[in-house]
Amino acid sequence: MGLTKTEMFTDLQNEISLFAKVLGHPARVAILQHLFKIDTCVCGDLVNEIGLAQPTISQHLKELKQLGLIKGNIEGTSVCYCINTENWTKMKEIMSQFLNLDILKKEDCC
Amino acid sequence: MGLTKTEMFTDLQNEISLFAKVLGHPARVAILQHLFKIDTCVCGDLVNEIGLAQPTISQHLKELKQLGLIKGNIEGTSVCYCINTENWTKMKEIMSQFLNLDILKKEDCC
DNA sequence: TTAATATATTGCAATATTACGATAAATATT
DNA sequence: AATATTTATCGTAATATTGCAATATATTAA
Repeated sequence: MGLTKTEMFTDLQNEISLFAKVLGHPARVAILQHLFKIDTCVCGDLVNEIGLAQPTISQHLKELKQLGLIKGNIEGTSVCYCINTENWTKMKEIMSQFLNLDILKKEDCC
Repeated sequence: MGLTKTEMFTDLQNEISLFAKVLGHPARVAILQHLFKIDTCVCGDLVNEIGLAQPTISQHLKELKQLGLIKGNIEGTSVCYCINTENWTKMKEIMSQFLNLDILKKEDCC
Protein backbone atom coordinates (compact mmCIF):
# COMPACT_ATOMS: atom_id res chain seq x y z
CA MET A 1 0.00 0.00 0.00
CA GLY A 2 2.68 2.57 0.90
CA LEU A 3 -0.12 4.86 2.04
CA THR A 4 -0.11 6.13 5.61
CA LYS A 5 -3.49 6.00 7.36
CA THR A 6 -3.33 9.51 8.75
CA GLU A 7 -7.01 9.58 9.72
CA MET A 8 -6.45 7.28 12.68
CA PHE A 9 -3.98 9.65 14.35
CA THR A 10 -4.23 13.00 16.08
CA ASP A 11 -3.28 16.24 14.35
CA LEU A 12 -0.25 16.52 16.60
CA GLN A 13 0.93 13.00 15.80
CA ASN A 14 0.58 13.71 12.09
CA GLU A 15 2.31 17.06 12.43
CA ILE A 16 5.26 15.60 14.33
CA SER A 17 5.68 12.83 11.79
CA LEU A 18 5.48 15.23 8.85
CA PHE A 19 8.24 17.39 10.28
CA ALA A 20 10.32 14.33 11.10
CA LYS A 21 9.75 12.94 7.64
CA VAL A 22 11.08 16.01 5.87
CA LEU A 23 14.18 15.85 8.08
CA GLY A 24 14.47 12.16 7.25
CA HIS A 25 16.82 12.54 4.30
CA PRO A 26 20.51 13.42 4.60
CA ALA A 27 20.38 15.77 1.63
CA ARG A 28 17.72 17.88 3.30
CA VAL A 29 19.66 17.83 6.56
CA ALA A 30 22.74 18.96 4.64
CA ILE A 31 20.84 21.73 2.90
CA LEU A 32 19.50 23.06 6.21
CA GLN A 33 22.91 22.84 7.88
CA HIS A 34 24.44 24.76 5.00
CA LEU A 35 21.78 27.46 5.12
CA PHE A 36 22.42 27.88 8.84
CA LYS A 37 26.18 27.81 8.40
CA ILE A 38 26.49 30.59 5.87
CA ASP A 39 23.91 32.55 7.86
CA THR A 40 22.79 34.41 4.77
CA CYS A 41 21.07 33.74 1.52
CA VAL A 42 22.45 31.10 -0.71
CA CYS A 43 21.92 31.64 -4.37
CA GLY A 44 21.94 28.20 -5.82
CA ASP A 45 25.40 26.90 -4.96
CA LEU A 46 23.75 24.07 -3.07
CA VAL A 47 24.14 21.89 -6.13
CA ASN A 48 27.91 22.26 -5.90
CA GLU A 49 27.95 22.03 -2.12
CA ILE A 50 26.01 18.78 -2.07
CA GLY A 51 26.83 16.19 -4.72
CA LEU A 52 23.39 15.58 -6.19
CA ALA A 53 22.03 16.66 -9.55
CA GLN A 54 20.31 20.00 -9.91
CA PRO A 55 16.77 18.61 -10.35
CA THR A 56 17.24 16.46 -7.26
CA ILE A 57 18.30 19.42 -5.13
CA SER A 58 15.44 21.45 -6.52
CA GLN A 59 13.03 18.74 -5.47
CA HIS A 60 14.42 18.59 -1.92
CA LEU A 61 14.22 22.38 -1.67
CA LYS A 62 10.59 22.21 -2.74
CA GLU A 63 9.77 19.79 0.07
CA LEU A 64 11.51 21.96 2.65
CA LYS A 65 9.64 24.98 1.32
CA GLN A 66 6.31 23.17 1.43
CA LEU A 67 6.79 22.45 5.13
CA GLY A 68 7.74 26.11 5.57
CA LEU A 69 11.24 25.48 6.89
CA ILE A 70 12.90 27.57 4.18
CA LYS A 71 11.89 30.37 1.89
CA GLY A 72 13.14 31.33 -1.52
CA ASN A 73 13.26 34.79 -3.03
CA ILE A 74 13.88 35.27 -6.72
CA GLU A 75 16.88 37.50 -7.35
CA GLY A 76 17.37 37.97 -10.99
CA THR A 77 18.05 34.68 -12.66
CA SER A 78 18.86 32.86 -9.44
CA VAL A 79 16.90 32.15 -6.26
CA CYS A 80 17.95 33.19 -2.80
CA TYR A 81 17.17 30.49 -0.28
CA CYS A 82 17.28 30.86 3.45
CA ILE A 83 15.85 29.43 6.67
CA ASN A 84 12.39 30.55 7.70
CA THR A 85 13.39 31.13 11.30
CA GLU A 86 9.87 31.78 12.53
CA ASN A 87 8.60 28.45 11.26
CA TRP A 88 11.78 26.70 12.29
CA THR A 89 11.14 27.82 15.86
CA LYS A 90 7.59 26.52 15.75
CA MET A 91 8.80 23.20 14.40
CA LYS A 92 11.50 23.04 17.01
CA GLU A 93 8.99 23.58 19.80
CA ILE A 94 6.72 20.83 18.55
CA MET A 95 9.58 18.41 18.12
CA SER A 96 11.21 19.34 21.42
CA GLN A 97 8.01 18.77 23.34
CA PHE A 98 7.86 15.30 21.86
CA LEU A 99 11.54 14.56 22.42
CA ASN A 100 11.27 15.71 26.02
CA LEU A 101 8.63 13.16 26.95
CA ASP A 102 11.42 11.29 28.70
CA ILE A 103 11.83 13.91 31.42
CA LEU A 104 8.51 12.86 32.95
CA LYS A 105 9.46 9.22 32.91
CA LYS A 106 10.46 7.70 36.25
CA GLU A 107 12.46 4.63 35.35
CA ASP A 108 12.97 1.84 32.90
CA CYS A 109 10.75 -1.15 33.44
CA CYS A 110 12.39 -3.92 31.50
CA MET B 1 15.43 5.12 -7.90
CA GLY B 2 14.18 5.32 -4.29
CA LEU B 3 17.69 4.73 -3.04
CA THR B 4 19.33 7.38 -0.86
CA LYS B 5 22.95 8.15 -1.72
CA THR B 6 24.22 8.01 1.84
CA GLU B 7 27.88 7.91 0.82
CA MET B 8 27.88 11.58 -0.10
CA PHE B 9 26.91 12.71 3.36
CA THR B 10 28.61 12.82 6.74
CA ASP B 11 27.96 10.24 9.42
CA LEU B 12 26.16 12.86 11.46
CA GLN B 13 23.93 13.87 8.57
CA ASN B 14 23.03 10.24 7.99
CA GLU B 15 22.46 9.65 11.68
CA ILE B 16 20.17 12.65 12.04
CA SER B 17 18.16 11.63 9.02
CA LEU B 18 17.83 8.03 10.19
CA PHE B 19 16.45 9.13 13.54
CA ALA B 20 14.13 11.60 11.86
CA LYS B 21 13.00 8.97 9.40
CA VAL B 22 11.92 6.52 12.09
CA LEU B 23 9.93 9.32 13.74
CA GLY B 24 8.42 10.13 10.37
CA HIS B 25 5.35 7.98 10.70
CA PRO B 26 2.37 8.82 12.94
CA ALA B 27 1.99 5.21 14.09
CA ARG B 28 5.53 5.18 15.45
CA VAL B 29 4.98 8.55 17.09
CA ALA B 30 1.80 7.20 18.67
CA ILE B 31 3.57 4.06 19.88
CA LEU B 32 6.31 6.10 21.53
CA GLN B 33 3.85 8.52 23.10
CA HIS B 34 1.88 5.61 24.51
CA LEU B 35 4.97 3.93 25.92
CA PHE B 36 5.90 7.18 27.64
CA LYS B 37 2.36 7.76 28.87
CA ILE B 38 1.83 4.44 30.58
CA ASP B 39 5.37 4.62 31.92
CA THR B 40 5.56 0.86 32.21
CA CYS B 41 5.66 -2.18 30.00
CA VAL B 42 2.94 -2.62 27.48
CA CYS B 43 2.27 -6.15 26.45
CA GLY B 44 0.65 -5.95 23.09
CA ASP B 45 -2.27 -3.68 23.80
CA LEU B 46 -0.68 -1.32 21.30
CA VAL B 47 -2.69 -3.08 18.62
CA ASN B 48 -5.90 -2.07 20.40
CA GLU B 49 -4.61 1.38 21.33
CA ILE B 50 -3.67 2.21 17.74
CA GLY B 51 -6.04 1.13 15.02
CA LEU B 52 -3.66 -0.80 12.76
CA ALA B 53 -3.41 -4.52 12.22
CA GLN B 54 -1.16 -6.64 14.40
CA PRO B 55 1.49 -7.37 11.74
CA THR B 56 1.67 -3.66 10.94
CA ILE B 57 2.25 -2.71 14.57
CA SER B 58 4.79 -5.49 14.88
CA GLN B 59 6.66 -4.08 11.88
CA HIS B 60 6.69 -0.55 13.32
CA LEU B 61 7.93 -1.90 16.64
CA LYS B 62 10.72 -3.67 14.81
CA GLU B 63 11.90 -0.44 13.22
CA LEU B 64 11.86 1.39 16.53
CA LYS B 65 13.80 -1.45 18.11
CA GLN B 66 16.35 -1.48 15.28
CA LEU B 67 17.11 2.18 15.94
CA GLY B 68 17.36 1.36 19.64
CA LEU B 69 14.55 3.65 20.78
CA ILE B 70 12.61 0.84 22.43
CA LYS B 71 13.38 -2.55 23.85
CA GLY B 72 11.23 -5.63 24.15
CA ASN B 73 11.42 -8.31 26.80
CA ILE B 74 9.61 -11.58 26.38
CA GLU B 75 7.25 -12.25 29.25
CA GLY B 76 5.56 -15.54 28.82
CA THR B 77 3.54 -15.50 25.66
CA SER B 78 3.55 -11.74 25.27
CA VAL B 79 6.31 -9.16 24.88
CA CYS B 80 6.95 -6.27 27.19
CA TYR B 81 7.91 -3.19 25.21
CA CYS B 82 9.26 -0.02 26.71
CA ILE B 83 11.35 3.03 25.90
CA ASN B 84 15.12 2.61 25.90
CA THR B 85 15.70 5.80 27.86
CA GLU B 86 19.47 5.74 27.47
CA ASN B 87 19.28 5.62 23.70
CA TRP B 88 16.39 8.04 23.65
CA THR B 89 18.56 10.57 25.45
CA LYS B 90 21.37 10.10 22.96
CA MET B 91 18.96 10.54 20.08
CA LYS B 92 17.46 13.60 21.72
CA GLU B 93 20.87 15.20 22.08
CA ILE B 94 21.75 14.63 18.44
CA MET B 95 18.41 15.93 17.25
CA SER B 96 18.42 18.89 19.65
CA GLN B 97 21.85 19.98 18.52
CA PHE B 98 20.55 20.06 14.97
CA LEU B 99 17.28 21.75 15.85
CA ASN B 100 19.15 24.39 17.85
CA LEU B 101 21.22 25.56 14.90
CA ASP B 102 18.91 28.56 14.80
CA ILE B 103 20.20 30.00 18.05
CA LEU B 104 23.48 30.90 16.37
CA LYS B 105 21.70 32.62 13.54
CA LYS B 106 21.65 36.40 13.65
CA GLU B 107 18.78 37.41 11.43
CA ASP B 108 16.68 36.55 8.44
CA CYS B 109 18.08 37.74 5.16
CA CYS B 110 15.21 37.51 2.72
C1' DT C 1 16.09 39.69 -30.58
C1' DT C 2 19.31 36.07 -29.46
C1' DA C 3 22.21 33.61 -26.46
C1' DA C 4 23.49 32.50 -21.86
C1' DT C 5 22.45 31.34 -17.13
C1' DA C 6 19.74 29.56 -13.33
C1' DT C 7 15.98 27.12 -11.55
C1' DA C 8 11.64 24.40 -12.02
C1' DT C 9 8.96 20.80 -14.01
C1' DT C 10 8.10 16.49 -16.40
C1' DG C 11 8.65 11.75 -17.13
C1' DC C 12 10.48 7.68 -15.88
C1' DA C 13 13.11 3.74 -13.69
C1' DA C 14 14.57 1.70 -9.46
C1' DT C 15 13.87 1.05 -4.85
C1' DA C 16 11.44 1.82 -0.35
C1' DT C 17 7.47 2.04 2.55
C1' DT C 18 3.00 0.88 4.24
C1' DA C 19 -0.53 -2.30 5.29
C1' DC C 20 -2.47 -6.68 5.96
C1' DG C 21 -3.87 -11.74 5.27
C1' DA C 22 -1.89 -16.02 6.00
C1' DT C 23 1.04 -18.52 8.57
C1' DA C 24 4.84 -19.74 11.65
C1' DA C 25 6.89 -19.88 16.23
C1' DA C 26 6.83 -19.86 21.05
C1' DT C 27 4.81 -20.25 25.40
C1' DA C 28 0.74 -21.14 28.54
C1' DT C 29 -3.31 -23.67 29.73
C1' DT C 30 -6.21 -27.58 29.93
C1' DA D 1 -0.40 -34.06 24.06
C1' DA D 2 -3.84 -30.76 22.29
C1' DT D 3 -5.51 -26.15 22.29
C1' DA D 4 -5.34 -21.30 23.01
C1' DT D 5 -2.87 -17.00 23.05
C1' DT D 6 0.50 -13.77 21.60
C1' DT D 7 3.89 -12.02 18.59
C1' DA D 8 6.92 -12.47 14.44
C1' DT D 9 7.62 -13.42 9.69
C1' DC D 10 6.40 -14.10 4.84
C1' DG D 11 4.29 -12.78 0.76
C1' DT D 12 2.13 -9.48 -1.79
C1' DA D 13 -0.36 -5.31 -3.51
C1' DA D 14 -0.58 -0.42 -3.58
C1' DT D 15 1.63 3.76 -3.08
C1' DA D 16 5.70 6.80 -2.05
C1' DT D 17 10.39 8.26 -2.53
C1' DT D 18 14.68 9.08 -4.76
C1' DG D 19 17.43 10.45 -8.52
C1' DC D 20 18.31 12.15 -12.97
C1' DA D 21 17.95 13.21 -18.12
C1' DA D 22 15.35 16.03 -20.87
C1' DT D 23 12.96 19.97 -21.22
C1' DA D 24 10.50 24.18 -19.92
C1' DT D 25 10.56 28.72 -17.90
C1' DA D 26 12.35 33.04 -16.59
C1' DT D 27 15.64 36.55 -16.30
C1' DT D 28 19.96 38.78 -17.78
C1' DA D 29 23.52 40.01 -21.12
C1' DA D 30 25.12 40.90 -25.67
